Amino acid sequence: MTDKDPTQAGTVRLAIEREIFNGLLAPGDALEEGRLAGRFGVSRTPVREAITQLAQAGLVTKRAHKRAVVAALDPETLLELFEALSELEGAAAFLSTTRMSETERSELLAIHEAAAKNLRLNGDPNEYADLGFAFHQRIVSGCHNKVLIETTEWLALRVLPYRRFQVVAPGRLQRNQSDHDDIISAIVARDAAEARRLMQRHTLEQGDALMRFIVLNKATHTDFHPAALGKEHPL
Amino acid sequence: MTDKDPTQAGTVRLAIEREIFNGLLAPGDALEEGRLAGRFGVSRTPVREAITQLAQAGLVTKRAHKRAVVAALDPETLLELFEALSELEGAAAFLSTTRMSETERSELLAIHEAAAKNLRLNGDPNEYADLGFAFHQRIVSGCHNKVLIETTEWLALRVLPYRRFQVVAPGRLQRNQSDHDDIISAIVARDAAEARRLMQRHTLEQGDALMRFIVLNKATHTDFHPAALGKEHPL
DNA sequence: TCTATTACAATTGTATACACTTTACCTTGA
DNA sequence: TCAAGGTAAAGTGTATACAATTGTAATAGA
Repeated sequence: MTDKDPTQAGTVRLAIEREIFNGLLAPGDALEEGRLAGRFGVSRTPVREAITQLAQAGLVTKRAHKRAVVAALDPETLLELFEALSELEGAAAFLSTTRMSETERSELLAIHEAAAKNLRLNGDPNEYADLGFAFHQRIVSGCHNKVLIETTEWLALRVLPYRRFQVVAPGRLQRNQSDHDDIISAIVARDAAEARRLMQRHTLEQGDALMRFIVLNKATHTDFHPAALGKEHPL
Repeated sequence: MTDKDPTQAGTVRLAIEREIFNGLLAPGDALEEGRLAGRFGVSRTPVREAITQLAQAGLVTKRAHKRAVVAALDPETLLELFEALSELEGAAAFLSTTRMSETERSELLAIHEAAAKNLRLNGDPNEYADLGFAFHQRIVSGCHNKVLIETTEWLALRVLPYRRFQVVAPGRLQRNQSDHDDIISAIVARDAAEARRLMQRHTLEQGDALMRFIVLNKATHTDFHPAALGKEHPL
């Protein structure tokens, strides 16, 4: 995510990415090349290149002769995203169970315990969210498969603009933590299949929670299709 | 893959993509903007945009101020690609088992039987390859999850430039067909878990076969790292 | 002969200019 | 008042020109 890029196009790309994640650019907002060029003090050319990259990454949508806009996910796509993500994170957990090094495993445990402590002491929710993010990321990176890691992060990236909607629904954090507890147990017990099952279910539930919240709060940026809720998942 | 694109950049992108898949542009070949611009009769601008897109798609690699080259996959990455792909196709098979419509299922069966017939009558190997490709694609698209479908195809795309190396190793086709037989059986029996297991193993084996072939034929474009073979997979 | 340095050519990155498409607003007619 | 059409403004797509960087080859020194 944070790689060196001497070129202006890369710099602009990172800047736009940041603004999307910060919420400064919300889903549905238009990215107008000229304005951005002026704002960043460069010509349209590198801005255009940055937008092309972001479009290919799925963070913005771009059609010919139309203004590029920050990708707005409708609930159905959001569900699909989490379904796919749950499969990938499940697979990563499966592989990580047997492939993580000792230091990786202990780092994961440290993160998990820090989160537990934060929860016990009613710490900063933002810090807890960061720890939760780190938890997922460590499990993913532990599979030692760069392609799988990249693909997973690629999907996770597209959800990021919506993370700021995530709020502490009552009991949600405790549930999250106990899920993590179980996943850790499976990993420590070297039960790869169980780790996969738990991780997948966990990510799927996270998606459900996020989606439910967005829908209930009348998501300002997206239209709501009731049909999206009807799709069954055989779990 | 074949979408409308009124813009020249899109046209050029498709053209380059084709040349990569045809082998006209082999992995490792340099994509020089000026030459391509001349060849396609456009300016460098759309060519550059096309290359940016292809780079983001993973088909070419591009570093600042260096010439873009068709992505050359080292054996380790190739293994990782198939490992990730096997997870995604397995997940798709799992979902497709319960989600495919009747017509989709019968189409899949038709494709499978056409392949069987081709094999019995010693038909055109290219046609068999196409049918095999269609088989996979139908199973993937049957999951009715656009994100999962796109992601799977995105990974499959990166392997395509190497498909032309695939040769009829003795008994390979029969093995392939019997794998497909088993997968079909699981789907017809609505055994989603089994369909996933078989599909995943099948794709993983395909990758192994392809990699073994490339390595044995002294893959001209890539360096060979023995370490890549040592990574264990818990199946 | 080999290595290092330096100048030059080739290629990429960026800026600017222009053509084409879309959007928005305003006018006109019913 | 509203709808339809047209015209101007805005924005994207492409070409070209130039700057900056990299690759290359020739030359000088050992």
